[in-house]
Amino acid sequence: MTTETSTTAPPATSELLATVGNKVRSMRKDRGMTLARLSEITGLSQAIVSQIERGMANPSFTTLAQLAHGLDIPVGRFFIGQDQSRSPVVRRSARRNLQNVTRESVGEAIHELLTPDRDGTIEAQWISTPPGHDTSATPFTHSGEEFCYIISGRKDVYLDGVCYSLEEGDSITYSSEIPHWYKNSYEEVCVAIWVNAPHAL
Amino acid sequence: MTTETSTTAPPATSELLATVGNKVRSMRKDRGMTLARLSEITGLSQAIVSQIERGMANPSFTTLAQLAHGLDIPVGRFFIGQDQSRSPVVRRSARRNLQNVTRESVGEAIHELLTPDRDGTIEAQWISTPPGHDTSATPFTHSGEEFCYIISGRKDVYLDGVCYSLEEGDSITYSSEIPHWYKNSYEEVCVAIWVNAPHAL
DNA sequence: CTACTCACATAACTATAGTGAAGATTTGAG
DNA sequence: CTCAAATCTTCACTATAGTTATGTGAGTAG
Repeated sequence: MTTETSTTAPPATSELLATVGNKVRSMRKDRGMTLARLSEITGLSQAIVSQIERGMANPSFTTLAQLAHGLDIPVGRFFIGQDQSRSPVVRRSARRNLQNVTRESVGEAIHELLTPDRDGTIEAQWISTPPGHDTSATPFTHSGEEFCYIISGRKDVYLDGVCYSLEEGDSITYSSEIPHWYKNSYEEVCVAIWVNAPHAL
Repeated sequence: MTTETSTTAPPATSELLATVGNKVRSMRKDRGMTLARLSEITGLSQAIVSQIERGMANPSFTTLAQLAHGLDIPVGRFFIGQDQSRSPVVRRSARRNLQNVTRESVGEAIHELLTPDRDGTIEAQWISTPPGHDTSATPFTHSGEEFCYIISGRKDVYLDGVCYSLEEGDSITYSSEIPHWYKNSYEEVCVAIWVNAPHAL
């Protein structure tokens, strides 16, 4: 086989269409609207609304936006409860680069997200730090708990000013509320895994 | 004019398409993917992905689902930041009925949502309570702060067992953490506005 | 029972989303 | 600079989303 396979099976589209349709219909009924009324305020035809509600049409982006508008809900509401099936794995080839997200002081370091892009849950990064790299100018302080494991190279992690020199295979765990920064004061690139668990709501 | 107007202007679809396209492209780039790779794992053609990214096509529901799958994000991610423009008003004719959401002890009472269907923010309900209606069997206790205003009729609100008899025009405010219930021990239907402000995250 | 209304479904048509292949652009090595 | 490989866009076609108009079936009045 020549093609690399996808991370998981593709979504079963027909079922998705049915569930979205059911949502539209129940929301419309909740609001005491008829097909005619909803089509009037959305600018869509009764026919297509009826078909969508019964899972017999595949609404376009703009149609979804118009329906959401008519029902006064965020468009994303149509999609809740159907992404739990998303893969827990992030392939190396599909890691998200966080370069633009992180602070400028991070400089040449490469940050890649290791956790699926969910909101509010645990988050892991793959971090490659070049020799001399130093984040002491902008110590991090936020909520949650952190863990770091060194894959290769060495790195000095500072918690509240106290230095912990880590080598390959070492790890460190601490509260994110402690001001923390790190520095690669060695000759080789340091590659580490960094995990942050934000506190639950 | 014969038709009742919509609550707000319909969304400007062309702009939405552009913003969604930009999101797809930046997410793909973040992951270091080419059009060919994304089309491969989504099962879509390069052509349509290119067109969508440039805002020149109106992707269908299933196409959006496939793209989200390929990027390993929830589909709703495509829509964040574009629903702030939603109307703050909920027309009487478009109120959402919460009947099925509330507890069975609520019985014949009618609950209708008065706030736009956002998550996690303040929420208001219109509540119609028939004579004799009583929720004391299942007192409510949750987080946040509550406020209730009586539009017509009378109602007895109990906070931690203490009775407050409210009449038309009266209002009451309390912490939702206090176990609370209410009873319409009068002859007429009571109509009230109830507001709950969940504590911010 | 018949005529009328309201809510929804179906049918025939047309506009466009999506495909596959070929063309244009960019990138990088020598 | 030139050539080649990789990446992206354009083109001609087909499958289908969405429209207008008509049909069905349940209720209600006369």
